Amino acid sequence: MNEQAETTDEWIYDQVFSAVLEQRLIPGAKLKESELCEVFDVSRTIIRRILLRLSLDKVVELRPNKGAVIATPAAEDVRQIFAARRLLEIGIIDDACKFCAVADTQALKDIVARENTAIQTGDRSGAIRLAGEFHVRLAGVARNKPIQELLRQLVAQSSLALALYEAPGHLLCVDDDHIDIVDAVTAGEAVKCRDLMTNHLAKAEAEMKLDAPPGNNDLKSVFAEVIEARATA
Amino acid sequence: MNEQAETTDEWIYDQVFSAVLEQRLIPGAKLKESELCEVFDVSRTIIRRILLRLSLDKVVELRPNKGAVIATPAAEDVRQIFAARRLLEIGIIDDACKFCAVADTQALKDIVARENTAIQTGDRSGAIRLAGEFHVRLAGVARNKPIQELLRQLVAQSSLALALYEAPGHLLCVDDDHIDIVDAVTAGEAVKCRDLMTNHLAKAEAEMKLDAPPGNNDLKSVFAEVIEARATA
DNA sequence: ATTATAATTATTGTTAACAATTTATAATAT
DNA sequence: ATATTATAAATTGTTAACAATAATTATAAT
Repeated sequence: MNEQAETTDEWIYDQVFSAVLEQRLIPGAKLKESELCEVFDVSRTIIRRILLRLSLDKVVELRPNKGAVIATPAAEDVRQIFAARRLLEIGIIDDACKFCAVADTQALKDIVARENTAIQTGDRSGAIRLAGEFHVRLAGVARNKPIQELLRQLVAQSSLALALYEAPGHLLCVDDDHIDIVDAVTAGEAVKCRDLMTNHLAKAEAEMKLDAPPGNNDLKSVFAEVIEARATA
Repeated sequence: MNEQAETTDEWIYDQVFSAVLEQRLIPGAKLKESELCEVFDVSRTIIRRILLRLSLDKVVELRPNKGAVIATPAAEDVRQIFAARRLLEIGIIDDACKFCAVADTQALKDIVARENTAIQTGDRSGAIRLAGEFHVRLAGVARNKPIQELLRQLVAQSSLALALYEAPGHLLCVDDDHIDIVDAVTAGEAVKCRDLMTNHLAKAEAEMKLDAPPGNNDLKSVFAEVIEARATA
């Protein structure tokens, strides 16, 4: 591929963005400017520029005078995120089937292969990131940059949503959804592919409980049950 | 409405963004930092932050060490912009019909009314801006922020596309497309509404000649025909 | 006269100091 | 002891000086 010399800005941005995708940075995590400066050995100007970009991606929240934190999407936000993903990811399938070249199929299969390796290795971070990468790369097959860019943001936001609302005790389970989708796209079977994607996204959203619980690392809600039990005893 | 005290940043951003929507700033226009500083009476930090935001909207191009200019979308970009708009604007219609409240209908009708006034007054800038506002506000009815935000960007980019590729001699013509769409959405007639929108967007894209001509304020292409005629004479 | 080169000016990019705000700590009073 | 206020430290926001790059003008050579 085009060994494009990445700028410092881009590299640092990618590092933080990847950390979000891999859930090494979870909602609510503080992003202190001075710390980021030390970690990446750059001035505050650079860091502030990157934090602004991440905030426009809705991956970081910029609280005036109070610093940046990893965003905590509300339940309603998550519903909209998934509704948007359905619209985009199902909507691009016709074009994806139309344009899918051998290089595309190869790239997608490579991602799925690495994803499965990660799952079998117990590399949760890698698995999450590669699953997201798959969806973004698939959108790339449809040759529409604005759509792909929005999906890139939505996938990152989905990682945050997962960290907040994923049903407890849910482990990484290998499934063939991604492989099946690659095959359908390669074969140009748009109808089948849309069905697969619809099911796949529904499954992902179903794994989350978007009802009452607002956050999970909030102490009040974490201990709410025990306190209540003790009070009524 | 919520008389939300707008920050300085937001205000300046809106001013530049509006100028693009109204084609008072056209593709290629230089945005010199020092000039913007004088105009808005703020420091360069503020201006640079706003230019970064506009560049992420793909409305401004940031050329390293060479300053910012209003973006010049290529023909292929414009195709993707319109493809994305079709996907989004048709895709949200079901939800728009589902959620459309009286306040929504009212807001939409108000925009259309002002748009027609602008057309009859010969206020081209206003007409273009309000047409765009209509599409963004309609997306708002579907209650999906990520989609609406992308559409906001795409509408601004469409203004640039129009400035570059609009068929010459094309004047503002009143048509009832927008009114019809409001009525269909209000009545909850999703199928009809999708047809109307499909036609409306097709019409808009058809008004542009996305073939050979790359730009229009490029001297070479401007004088290409006369030079050629003289050479063969 | 025209091109090439060098010096100058203007513009963008970065750094570091300063100001304003918030958070943490210490002192005081109830 | 607990709550409240005052003080100090830390953090964010802004400004202005400095450095690096690009554009312009002036000079010299063909």
